[in-house]
Amino acid sequence: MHLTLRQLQCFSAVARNRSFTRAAEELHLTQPAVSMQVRQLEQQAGLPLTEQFGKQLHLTEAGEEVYRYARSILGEVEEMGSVLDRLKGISGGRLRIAAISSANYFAPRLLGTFHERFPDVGVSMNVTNQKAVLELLLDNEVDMAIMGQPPRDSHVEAIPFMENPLIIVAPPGHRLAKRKRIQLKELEKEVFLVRETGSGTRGAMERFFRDNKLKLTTGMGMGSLSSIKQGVQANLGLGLLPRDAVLVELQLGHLVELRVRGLPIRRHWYVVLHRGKRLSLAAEEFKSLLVGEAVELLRGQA
Amino acid sequence: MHLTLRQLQCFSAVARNRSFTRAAEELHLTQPAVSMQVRQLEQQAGLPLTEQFGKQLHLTEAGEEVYRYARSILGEVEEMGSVLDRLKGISGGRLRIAAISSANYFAPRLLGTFHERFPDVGVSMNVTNQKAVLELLLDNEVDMAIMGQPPRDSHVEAIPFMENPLIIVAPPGHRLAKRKRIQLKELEKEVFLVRETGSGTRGAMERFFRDNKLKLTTGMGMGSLSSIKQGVQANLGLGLLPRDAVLVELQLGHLVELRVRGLPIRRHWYVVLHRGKRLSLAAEEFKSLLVGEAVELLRGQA
DNA sequence: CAGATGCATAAGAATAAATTATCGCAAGCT
DNA sequence: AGCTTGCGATAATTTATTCTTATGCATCTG
Repeated sequence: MHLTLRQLQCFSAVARNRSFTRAAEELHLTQPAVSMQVRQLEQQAGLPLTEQFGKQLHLTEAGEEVYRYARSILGEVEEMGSVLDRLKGISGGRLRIAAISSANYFAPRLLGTFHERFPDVGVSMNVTNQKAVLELLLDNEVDMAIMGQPPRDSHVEAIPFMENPLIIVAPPGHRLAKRKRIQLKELEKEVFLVRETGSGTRGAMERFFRDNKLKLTTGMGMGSLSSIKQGVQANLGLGLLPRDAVLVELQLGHLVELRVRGLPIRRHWYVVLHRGKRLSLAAEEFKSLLVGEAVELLRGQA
Repeated sequence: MHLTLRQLQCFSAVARNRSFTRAAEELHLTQPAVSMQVRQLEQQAGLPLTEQFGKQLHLTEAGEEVYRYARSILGEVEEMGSVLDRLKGISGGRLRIAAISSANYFAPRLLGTFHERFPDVGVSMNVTNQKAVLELLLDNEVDMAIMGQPPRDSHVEAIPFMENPLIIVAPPGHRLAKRKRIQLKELEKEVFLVRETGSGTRGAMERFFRDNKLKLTTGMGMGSLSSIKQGVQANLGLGLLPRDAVLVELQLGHLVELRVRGLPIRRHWYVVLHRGKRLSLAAEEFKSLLVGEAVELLRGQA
């Protein structure tokens, strides 16, 4: 196939103007150029497309068909152009985020403000565990990820944008609840409720105990942060949790934060990018919302 | 805009194969050629369309859009190709005929056989008067015309294909009805019913009387052939009509043909073409049906 | 770390597309 | 008629585009 858009364009102009010369003017070309294009199109088609009686130019039956298709095709080309133009702005873009589950405690609010600012951007957020989030990112099914613990993968670039302090919580009646300056050693006597292996908070917890040469006693593994909260309130043990995740419970007095020396564990939330990926304008905008304003925005709302 | 179909083609292959190299194989091109086309398309679009992480090639959001349009556009191109292919055969073509009204007595039967042979060809027949038929032909709104009297117009080519004898008919009880060898002179005493001026049969009639130096007495002008037949049967006068138009009435004995010396007037039916028009296959086929078989076909049926 | 794979880049050859200049034909004019 | 004009076809040349070959650079694989 050696059909070209220019052939269709020229023929379309000729058909519309019923004249090669005027078509050429319209296209800012010379008349022979148009003639050549149309002739090539006729060769392509294998049929004459125009016929002339004296000065009057008519389309043959085949010409009418080709004209119909030419208009339709050129119309689609134009439509594509305007779709691309919209994509060049943020408007109408798409933002696909993956977040680790504990981000659920603040990410929706940030997406909310983003949506207020750019209502035309279609936002989707996929909340799962660490491993799945990373896969989504590497498979390019997501523009960026929000994680509490950046992987060491060299394909990936992590930018911290907010603190993510881990604290130890206890039920209000716990023997350490009212104590100040609890020593780390005292924690060895306690049982901790933990997430399943592979969770970010669990990893941070183990590292913390290891680094401080403490022995960690873990209770049952819990499926989610909220089940740990429930467990702590039910006196099954202590929990090491992101402070953001238990803000409400602390304010209501359902849980208390233990004032252990060396705590809270300083961690951060990271926005994680697939290195080399060119962000859409929408994604770029959301990234700077995270990096530049997340702290402020959440303080204002919480 | 300088978008080309080849760009879309290459990009489409790349998107489908998720690989430049394999796309190049599919298109029987070298890999750099494909890369160049895609890069040009990207420049056109003003946005990156693909992105790679290591070996994995993905489409950007804009790329997905362009891919969608590319498939649609290329699909239309293919569809156009097959429509043209059909037009190259007779099948699916179009046949537009204009005929002078008296052709109504045989033309429908010929179109009928044509339709039997080429059921896929859309046939339209426009029956009007001489002048309108010629206009339709010259305005190229019709592939060919059937007329009883070819115009002298040099833009037009007329081919006789069938005899069109004009006869004089009378009611069965007419004083000349049983006579043999009626002399022309005797017709001067008769009144003739005629069509409006401009009609082919009327023109032929006047010429015939003039050529034979006869005085013609005309009765009222009638709107159509059938009204003349009615008038003759009602004893309002004689009629000079194509024999084909009164075959039925002659057989039923409602009218009789006068056996005047020098009659019938020998005329022909002509298929008239716009000189220089390239006939479609369908039109060509119908023309040879007329020129080659019309007489035979009509004898068989009548 | 070597080999293989896959895309990018650069320079040259082959094609295609414009332009200018000119011809030919049919209409319209006087 | 014969002249002029408008419109498209054609030819030769210049200019752009589109390929190819050859090579480089990065990433994945064994």
